[in-house]
Formats: sequence, structure tokens, C-alpha cells
Amino acid sequence: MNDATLLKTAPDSETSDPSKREQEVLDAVLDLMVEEGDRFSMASVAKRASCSKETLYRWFGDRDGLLTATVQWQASKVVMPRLDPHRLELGVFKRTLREFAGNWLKVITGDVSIALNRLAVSHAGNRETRLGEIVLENGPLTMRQRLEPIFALGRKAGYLTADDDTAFRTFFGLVVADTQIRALLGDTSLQAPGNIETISQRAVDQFMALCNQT
Amino acid sequence: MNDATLLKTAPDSETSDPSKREQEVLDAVLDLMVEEGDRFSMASVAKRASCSKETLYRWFGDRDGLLTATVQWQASKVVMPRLDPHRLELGVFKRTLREFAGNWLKVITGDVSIALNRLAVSHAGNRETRLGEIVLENGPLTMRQRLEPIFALGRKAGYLTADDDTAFRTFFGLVVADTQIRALLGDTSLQAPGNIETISQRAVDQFMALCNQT
DNA sequence: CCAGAGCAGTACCGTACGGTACGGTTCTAT
DNA sequence: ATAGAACCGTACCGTACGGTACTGCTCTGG
Repeated sequence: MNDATLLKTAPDSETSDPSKREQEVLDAVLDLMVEEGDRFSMASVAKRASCSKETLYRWFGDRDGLLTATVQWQASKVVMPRLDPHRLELGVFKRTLREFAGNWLKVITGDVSIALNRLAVSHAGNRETRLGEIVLENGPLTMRQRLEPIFALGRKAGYLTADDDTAFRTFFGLVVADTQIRALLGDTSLQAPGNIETISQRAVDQFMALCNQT
Repeated sequence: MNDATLLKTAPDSETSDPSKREQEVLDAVLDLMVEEGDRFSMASVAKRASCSKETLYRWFGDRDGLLTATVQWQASKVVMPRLDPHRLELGVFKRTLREFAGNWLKVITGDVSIALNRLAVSHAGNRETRLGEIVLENGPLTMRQRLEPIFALGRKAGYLTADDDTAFRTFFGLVVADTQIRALLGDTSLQAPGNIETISQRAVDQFMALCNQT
């Protein structure tokens, strides 16, 4: 059926997709991460997922392997809407960017994203682990990849003149601003409803004003 | 001499300024924090600072007290230039903002700031500790306080129409963008020399373009 | 010169946790 | 039906670290 039920028991956790059961374990880890940050024990994971510690170690190698698998699992779950219209009117362009911005803000202010980024940040800086790298790849860098084709279309239609570097940096800054770092530092004053829509709207307007100047 | 040499031995570490010797200890902690993040032991602090663990506990209460004192000590060291000209020509206004932006970028990409923010981020989320709160207050919130009088002057001179909330969020976003989160996640591709000047320049130009629209 | 306090250095204690071993049970493939 | 593997639950081990206790040394005030 799935590779985790084969005799050889998932040889390398980094290459194979997690089985159903493994996914349950990883979701348990995500829960614990939201609740306790980095301070959960392997025993608590085993208990929460109703599995044995031995199984955890057989499947994921060690604690860091479990964390890595969890981060990758979450990354695989977050898919951003990818609208790629071939013809691009200004209204559609702006709406696309607004949706993108809103979606992004919702993701980075979510419990799981905050927990994951806290984990990655606190583990970054020591070699031995690739957590920071992975979150970096699946955060800003992936967003950039998804944004670039939209920028390209906008550029083609004459709405935008800046290069990808500048455009992305500007867009990121206007949309995210201090939201993420404040969330990571524990600021809870961001949960005003409708806040995200207001911010997305303004950010895209500002972005257009900047990139649309002749 | 100073209160730490009195008989009562620094009753509450949160209220009194650290003595010379205490400052040496706190600087040792900062060093260790840069080197090993959050994973240094009290024993390693004692060794590095050539003091006894007992002294650490007498002065700072417990590990969290030591971390808190360290964060506050560093915060007290970082003073941003505070130029407040009473008359404000456009050139001076823009130059002031550029210097502010450059200084800020230099701070947040520095080793110590990164280590401190990593620490605060990883400790945020659990009650029991105020580290996130403290870094938040001494990071974005202090920057905002320092920026507001400058904004006020600019507004008075007609260079800027946005309210403080919008102006600060916009300025922060354009200046910092993804720099800080990438640094915290371990991205080292930011050390290009002259980078900061380029970014500051562009950010302020963009800021003026946005806030200067009639 | 002496009394007393603070401190460095070190030994010590309790605990929590990463990682392993093992007995008993369930599932599967033949 | 049965052998064998995976797996759960739990007991176990070693270690690392937070926090305390103890022993002298040093410095200061009288």
C-alpha cells in the first residue's frame, strides 16, 4: 500500500512522502508546536499521536528529523492560489495582487505559521539543522516564485516597470511590513477583523502607485 | 559606590541599573548568545564571565532573569541618533529619513540583534517570560516613537499627509521588507557591501513618492 | 590587625528528556 | 493457520543542566 508498511520501514524520511499514519504523527507535532513551541518532548508526541517512542525514532531518526519532517509536511499543505490569466486587465491584475496579499497575510498570522517560524528562527544559526533553510525556501522564496509570473504579465501589460528583485521586495514590504515580526514576538494586537482586507487593499494601491510611475 | 556593592546585593534586578561587574557578566551572555543562541548553560556563563554560578543566581534570580537583564542591557546600549531640526527643508527631511533607515538596517542585521531577536522570538508565546514583549518595545515600538516627531515635522512642512499609523507601517515595510525575517531564518546573502545605502536610498524615495502625492 | 561579607571555584542534587530495549498484541502475507 | 514483522506501551539508561551548598580567598571598614 504505502511505503511505511513495507518491510524496510521508510529508509530515508527526507525522500518519501509521509504515510497516512505518519501524517497523523506530524499533525500531532504541529498541534504540540502551537501549544508549547519547541518545548515538547518526544514522549509527549508519542502520547499525543498514540504511538511509541520507538516508532518515532524508527521513522524519523531523531528529534531533528521529526521536526524537519513536520516542517516539510506543513509546507506541502500550504498551497497558494495560482491564478494565471493570459490576458490581464488592470482590474484583474490588482485584484489578483490583493487576493495574494490577503492570503499571504492570513497565512503568516496563523497559529501554525507562527509556531513553525518561531521554531525555525530559534534553530537557525546552528549548522546541523536545515530548519531555517527549509522555512525560508517555503516562505518568502516560494512566495516570490509564485509572484514572478504575475509580475511578468503586469510588466508585459505595461503596469509595472521594476525588475523582479525590486518589485518583490517592495511588494513584500508594503504587504507584510511589521506584521510578521510583531506576531513572532508575541504581539496579539493584530486580530482586528477586516484588518487584513484593509491592509491588502492599501498595500496594493501603494504598490501600483510606486510601480506605475512613468 | 554602586548599589550592587551594598549589603543587600541588588534586591530587584529589574529596577536597578547593572553595576560594572554585572555589565561584564551581561556582555558575556551576549557573546554566548551570538555564538550559541539559546543553548548556553549557566555554567558556561559563569566560566566565560569568571564568576560563580551562585553569584549569577544571587544577582539575577534564575536563568530567565539573566536573559531579561541581558535583553534590557543591550536595549539600553542601542541609541539611535535623534536629530530634530526645528526648521525642515525637504533635503534635510529626506536625509534624516535615509540616515534613520540605514542605521536601523545596520542594527537589525547585526549579530547581536539577530541573536537577541531569535531568543525573544523563541521565548515568545509562553507566558512566564516577558522577553518578547521587551524586544518588541525596544524594537519596532521605540523606532516608531523616534520616528513620530520627524513625521510630525514633515507633516507640518507639507511633505507628508498620512497619519502616524500608516506612515510608520509604510516606512517600516519599505525599509525593512524581508530583510529581518530572512536574517532571522539564517539567510546570509545580505552582506553585500553598500547594500544598506542602496536600500535606504530607494526606500526613502519610495516613501516620499507615496506620502507626497497630492 | 581583625571581623565580616562577597565572591570564585567546585562539588553536589534532582529532574527532565533524548534515545534504547523489551514484552505483549495486532496485522499481513503466504 | 501460522510465521514474522510492525507497533504500542512502558520501563530503563545516561547525560546535561538548573539550581543549591560548601570551602576557602580577598577585600574593605573600623
